Amino acid sequence: MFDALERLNPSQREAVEHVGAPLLVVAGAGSGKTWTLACRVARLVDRGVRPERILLLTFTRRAAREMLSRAERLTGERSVGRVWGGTFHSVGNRLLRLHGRALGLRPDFTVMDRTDSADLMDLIRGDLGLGTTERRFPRKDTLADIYSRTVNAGAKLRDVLERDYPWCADDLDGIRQIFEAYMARKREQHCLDYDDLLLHWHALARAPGAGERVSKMFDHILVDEYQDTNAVQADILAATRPAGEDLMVVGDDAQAIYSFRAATVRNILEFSERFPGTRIVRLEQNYRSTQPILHVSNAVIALSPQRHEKTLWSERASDRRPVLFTCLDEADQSDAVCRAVLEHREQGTPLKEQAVLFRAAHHSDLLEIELSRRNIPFVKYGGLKFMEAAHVKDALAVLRVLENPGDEVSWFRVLQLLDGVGPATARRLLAGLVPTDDGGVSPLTKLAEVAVPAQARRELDDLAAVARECTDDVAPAVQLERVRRFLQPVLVRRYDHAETRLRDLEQLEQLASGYPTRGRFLADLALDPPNSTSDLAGPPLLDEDYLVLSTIHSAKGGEWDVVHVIHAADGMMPSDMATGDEERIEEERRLFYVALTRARDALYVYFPLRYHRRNHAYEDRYHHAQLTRFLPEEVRDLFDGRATFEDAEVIEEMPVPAGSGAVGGVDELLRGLWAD
DNA sequence: AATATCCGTATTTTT
DNA sequence: TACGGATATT
Repeated sequence: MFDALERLNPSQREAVEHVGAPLLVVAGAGSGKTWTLACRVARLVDRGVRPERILLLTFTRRAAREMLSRAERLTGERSVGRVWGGTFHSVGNRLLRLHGRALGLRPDFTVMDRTDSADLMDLIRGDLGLGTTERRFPRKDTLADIYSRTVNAGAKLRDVLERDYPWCADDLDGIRQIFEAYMARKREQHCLDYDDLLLHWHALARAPGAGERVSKMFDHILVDEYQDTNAVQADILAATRPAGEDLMVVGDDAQAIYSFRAATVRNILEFSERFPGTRIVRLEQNYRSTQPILHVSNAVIALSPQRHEKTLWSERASDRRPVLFTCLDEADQSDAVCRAVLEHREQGTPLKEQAVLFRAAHHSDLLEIELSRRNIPFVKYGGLKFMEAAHVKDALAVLRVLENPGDEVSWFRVLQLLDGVGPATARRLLAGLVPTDDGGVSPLTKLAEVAVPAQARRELDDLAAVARECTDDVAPAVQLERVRRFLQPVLVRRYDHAETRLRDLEQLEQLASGYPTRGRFLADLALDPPNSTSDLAGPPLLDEDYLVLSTIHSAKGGEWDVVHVIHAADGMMPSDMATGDEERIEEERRLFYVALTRARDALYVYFPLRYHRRNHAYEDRYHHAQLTRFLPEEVRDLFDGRATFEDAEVIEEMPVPAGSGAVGGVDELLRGLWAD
């Protein structure tokens, strides 16, 4: 512990030792923020603060685990594991199960994920008869987006529609109706969506009596990645610690990349106004990257019109400049990445210490094929569609109906698994099954009497058997195994690749085997879904060396010796979904900045000159790409330029600039020969 | 009237 | 590839 404190720089030490007044730590990328937080937790425990009275709010559960295990190593105390650590959502979940009764919540409420919310809205839209006419009405995903944004920003629906969804503004009344019904149904069915976890936590914190009890549970509150919190999250903190005493937040406005989730950088900018007497500490020394990498990163963020008054510096000199790699096309880019990765491995950097980063999950598709072809193992973070897959949702829907028979969305899904039952029949059955209050007979026992098309009878009886066998005392993994047997014929009938899908369900059983109860398993799965291919693969893979592939969003907080940023082309980075709006472009710029600052020793940025158009498969059409606008000439000069091809090839491939008869500068060359 | 099936299209980022 | 919309089939 002493050693660790000695090694901190003065600002870090201040952040670790400070107690009392609210503390805002503005921590640049790579400035030892995670380490500082871990030291602070360790120091608090060292001083005699009981671990279970420390609340550590992080952006992912992984981040919390990481910090706590570091703190544990510092103090040598296993008790550090008792710290309340996790995301706002997971902590909200735990607190509400303990104290939610004060708000009229049952402790066994169901947590709905994003798609569940959208599905419930869709169900309601059908019931209300909205969107059935020719007039187009926002789709379920749009409805869920609008709802979430409105709630998280604490804004008026009318304003949100006008500003962010102008094409839906005409449907204000219908949307309002759906939202009203959505709230009521969730309440009846004991379901909470992601936003509810925050809203109810906020309500709990403000409730007379219960609010004080919750507030008194914690002596110290530490919040990481504060730039990516939203208005409700800031309100929760303010309600729990009105004067901000022993409240510490850490963040970096230059790394704010979650405004699409209604996060607002105002939280960090206005922290000291909200909590008078705030002590501000800045961490600007970067311990991660070499100076040439920082030159590039600083230059990129300096072009932002918003002021990020911070310049990172490092003592790590190096003569290895970042490399800007120009490639012919995507295939060429994949090839270049593979070669660079293997080259670094030859020189002693294991695959695990290298990462490939990209804007959108599918940007790595081609590379993944190439990596498999060359037998280079990799793990991909972000964009995992496992929970989205129809068969996984089917299996979970069955479990959820067992857990909470009032769960309408899950019933709707389960009933449609039966042969000959579509949306209409399912809707009709729903009316008879779902209890409006807790008075009646459990719908599970009614299953046997329900009238269904003849061909559905067998499967329905089997479902009733599942319900009888999967009592609460049966382990979740065993229940899942029973559900898989029920689903087997269903999957074969309904989907292609039933084999693969059934194997996915076996993976799900693996996941479930770590949980004591079905409820815990389901809530955890909704709050902390498997995020990488390694979360699903068994332990053997973890021993091996593997390359890391990650979306930039999922790479937040990570660092690697060698970082490869691919698709540095306009349209990919910034995404063309984000162009047109200044604010969103700036967020893309910060995203690019986050990617660059992940690198310790070597940084490669790849730019394919042209992209093949996938839509027209009949023709080998391609279009020429532009280098990302975030690398104008003055920034490019800080890179070493490299290309995967000889100049002559490019001259052949490149289109002749419009209006110019000269080719490849030959005229200039010749003229130079006979000019004096 | 309800379900099955086909076709076209659009596909960011995540608690 | 998965979803939504429209048409075909039971």
